[in-house]
Amino acid sequence: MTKVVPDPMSGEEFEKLAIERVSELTPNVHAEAMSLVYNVVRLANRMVADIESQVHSAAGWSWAGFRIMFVTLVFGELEPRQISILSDVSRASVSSVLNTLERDGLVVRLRESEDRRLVTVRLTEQGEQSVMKAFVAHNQRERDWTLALTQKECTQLTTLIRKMLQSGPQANDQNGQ
Amino acid sequence: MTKVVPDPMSGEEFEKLAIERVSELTPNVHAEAMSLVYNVVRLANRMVADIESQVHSAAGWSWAGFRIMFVTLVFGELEPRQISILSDVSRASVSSVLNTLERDGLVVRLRESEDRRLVTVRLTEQGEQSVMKAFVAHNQRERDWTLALTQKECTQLTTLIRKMLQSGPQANDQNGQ
DNA sequence: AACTGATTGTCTATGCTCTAACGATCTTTC
DNA sequence: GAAAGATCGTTAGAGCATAGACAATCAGTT
Repeated sequence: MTKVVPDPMSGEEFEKLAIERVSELTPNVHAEAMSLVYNVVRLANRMVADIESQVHSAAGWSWAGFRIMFVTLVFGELEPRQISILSDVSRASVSSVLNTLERDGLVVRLRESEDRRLVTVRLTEQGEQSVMKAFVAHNQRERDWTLALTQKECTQLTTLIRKMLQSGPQANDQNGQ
Repeated sequence: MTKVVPDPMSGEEFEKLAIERVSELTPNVHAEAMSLVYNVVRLANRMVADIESQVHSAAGWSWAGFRIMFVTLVFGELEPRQISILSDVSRASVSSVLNTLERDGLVVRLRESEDRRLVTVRLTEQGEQSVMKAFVAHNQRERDWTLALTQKECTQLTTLIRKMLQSGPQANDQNGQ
């Protein structure tokens, strides 16, 4: 009665079935586009989940926390709005994550700029030590992921993804890329 | 005093700066791995945010809601645990999203299986109409994204990503892929 | 100086995500 | 049969994400 899902169903099997089924319901399905987006999102989710569980949550923080700590490490110190732009996240989210990081003593918020609206985010001593240590493990895990590919494939993949990022969605684009 | 971020700083500029800076602090940085993971995650975030804002939130729901509706459309009806496996999300998250979808009259939860632990999720009439309509717009937007690439590049990219998904992280892998 | 408009960081409300724990139910073992 | 173990869906609690509204501040015009 109930259609049973083959127990270990791979992503590719699901893709195939989905394209088949959807093609019955609606014409002109862009199968290649569907596969591409599906796989990009799936890979990103897997990578984030993997690195978060293997590296960051073990160290007591999150992917989001690390991302903010990392850009702050790179630039020395930053204002929240810059963090927001650099890590592609809303100002509200930055504010929220900073609450956690500040509570845990990893960053401090200062009001020392001429422009009194601005907040300066700076790593504490502990924060700097932690993020440097975490980066090593993080980067090691990133490398583990790339071992699936040859050096050449790795470069190719990065190049293609950069190309998509630069162009964005190409048609009917009403709010810029 | 404060290091100022060049206002429209591209992802690539940030990558370059980050690699430079991090290489001063720690040896043996895997720059290619860093770039790859960074760009994959960035692209996925952009795609999800774009499609969510252009298609799904306009229709009154979320990416997560659509994903569940879609797999249910493909299979006719499903149990939450199968949805969980197919969409790579925890059972708890599925349960949470189903609450929203059920509240909005898009799906129903039934207890009609022999195994009385199981719940059967089925689309309502309205749900089926909605998800089919949303799929067309969703898939159109997916195609807009692929226009940045040639047909050949698109296939290449999908193939490389599938390869990474199948292999997973290759070393020090303690909990399976 | 006063008005207008834009920007910054934060707060609220809502939703998705996870882990960990729970009762209910099935399965296996004794 | 009864006890032990596994599985299913849900809940609780925490964190991150968004949009939208807000006070404070700055910049420009008049």
